[in-house]
Amino acid sequence: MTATSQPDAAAADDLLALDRQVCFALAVASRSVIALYRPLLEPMGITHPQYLVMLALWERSPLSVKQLSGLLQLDPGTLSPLLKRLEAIGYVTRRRDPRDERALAVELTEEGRALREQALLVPPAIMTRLGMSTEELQVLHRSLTRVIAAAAP
Amino acid sequence: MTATSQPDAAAADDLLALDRQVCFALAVASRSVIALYRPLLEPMGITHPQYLVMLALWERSPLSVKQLSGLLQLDPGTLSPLLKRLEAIGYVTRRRDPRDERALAVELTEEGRALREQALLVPPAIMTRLGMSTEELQVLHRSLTRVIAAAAP
DNA sequence: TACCAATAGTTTGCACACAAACTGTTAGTC
DNA sequence: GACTAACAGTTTGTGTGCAAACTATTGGTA
Repeated sequence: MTATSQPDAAAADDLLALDRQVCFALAVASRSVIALYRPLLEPMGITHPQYLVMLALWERSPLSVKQLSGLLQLDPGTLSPLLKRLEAIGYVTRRRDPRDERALAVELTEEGRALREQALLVPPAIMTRLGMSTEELQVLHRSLTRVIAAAAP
Repeated sequence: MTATSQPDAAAADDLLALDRQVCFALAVASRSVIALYRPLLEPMGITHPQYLVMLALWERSPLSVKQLSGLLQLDPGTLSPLLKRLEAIGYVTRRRDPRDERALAVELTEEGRALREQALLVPPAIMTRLGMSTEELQVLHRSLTRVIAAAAP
């Protein structure tokens, strides 16, 4: 019964503890930061995932559900009702693409476009609230990018 | 109209783009890594948040909902039904604390305790799957810890 | 002792997140 | 041109995640 084939009790504890620290920290950090956005997005009437969709559309509109799904790494089944809510609020329109009736063209409305002005205030507010340097955030971003790449199917 | 009081259009684009990168990367990384756990936890019949509860209980049992809520940074409203599911599966028991009938004593069952053996295989499997060095993960963990502290109320 | 604010969990309502089944639409292929 | 596999979205069911309202218990305090 060697150490490699059968770790002792202390090593096993470490294993489960470290595991909990890394993946757990990822989950907590994600929820914590999203929580910071909540009060800032609430006056705009949108949630964080909806905000991400708007960010994508502010860069390019229209986009199909498939394109959004790829950009945001979100399931079409998640996006479908989310986009209907954005449509109900009046920030986007949902129309079938005339050239391919399977595809949906999600497009900004005038109000959706105008919302960008308010959204510009969000990132600085988050930065201030976090009080972290750009360097620190870049280190974090690089680590996250590696994890995302490593976890990719 | 100075650069500090009114950023130009290009700077505004950068702002929304960088913002998307950091918080967005956090959300994607979290979901991606949790997705890696899914096939490993599925044979055990539990989800990732349930796995986190079990990790906490393997370290100490019994725990109250309030203690679990503090340890895992999860809302009692989230934990309540989650714990009922763990009880339904047979991994924990839920009893009122005789010394304080408000508190709930969540305790491992024999099966819950036994499950730890299977769980020991999970962290190495995740490490292998990610293929990242311990050093890289420690860098990430330090960044995440800082973010969590910075985002704390 | 009777009252009352604080505390611990639960419940409800809404919004993701994801898997699996389903509905149309398109593009090959014969 | 009819058939079929691939594709794009939608729907359904389960499980978080969180805010707000609710229930039960406890511990002061008048």
